[in-house]
Amino acid sequence: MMPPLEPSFYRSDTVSVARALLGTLLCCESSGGLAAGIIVETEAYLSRNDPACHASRGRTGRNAPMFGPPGRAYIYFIYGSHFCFNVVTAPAGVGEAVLIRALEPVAGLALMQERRIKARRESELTNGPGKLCQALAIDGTFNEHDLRRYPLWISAGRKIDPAAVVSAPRIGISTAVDRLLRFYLKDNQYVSRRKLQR
DNA sequence: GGGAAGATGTTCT
DNA sequence: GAACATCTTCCCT
Repeated sequence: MMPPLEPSFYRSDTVSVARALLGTLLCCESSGGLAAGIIVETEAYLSRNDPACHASRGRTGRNAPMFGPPGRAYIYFIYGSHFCFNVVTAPAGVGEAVLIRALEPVAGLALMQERRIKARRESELTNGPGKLCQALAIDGTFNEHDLRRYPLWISAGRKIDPAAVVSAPRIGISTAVDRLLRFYLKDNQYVSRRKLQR
């Protein structure tokens, strides 16, 4: 078993971290057992010149974890139904994070299917930010959780060829729509919104 | 297979 | 009261 990633991994610039997270392994263990997947899609949210970022207008009750130490979780509830899981990046106080948008399932697939009752195919278990939270049972109780620590952690996974990383506009936002801050593994079938790809 | 729209509740103005 | 880093269903082709 690989050791968890250290805070130094998350502390550097957020775009680099968003790329470097591709291929790493996100794990969550609960009473039901272990569920884990390789991260195949991320988005960077920046503190400067990025109005789509929750931290762009300063610190609020919700976004406070973004200003905390790197390597912790920032989790929020959206559209009345879903959680989104982010990793806090950059030095404490900056206010940046990386949204985890999709995983390739590698462990606990039966458990994921139980939780994702509406998934009709394996590729629908974790191909979206709300879906992967449901599949891994990630919710608001993990907000600010240290991602070095059981039961929710990230470790090194698969080696990724930088040429296989695609950058593209982010999904579901209404401002800064032209910035190429979404990153995903080319041709990976677990990436969300594949119909928007070439 | 794809576009449109509703569900749902928390946060911020 | 509006907006929202989404998911699902419904209906069309």
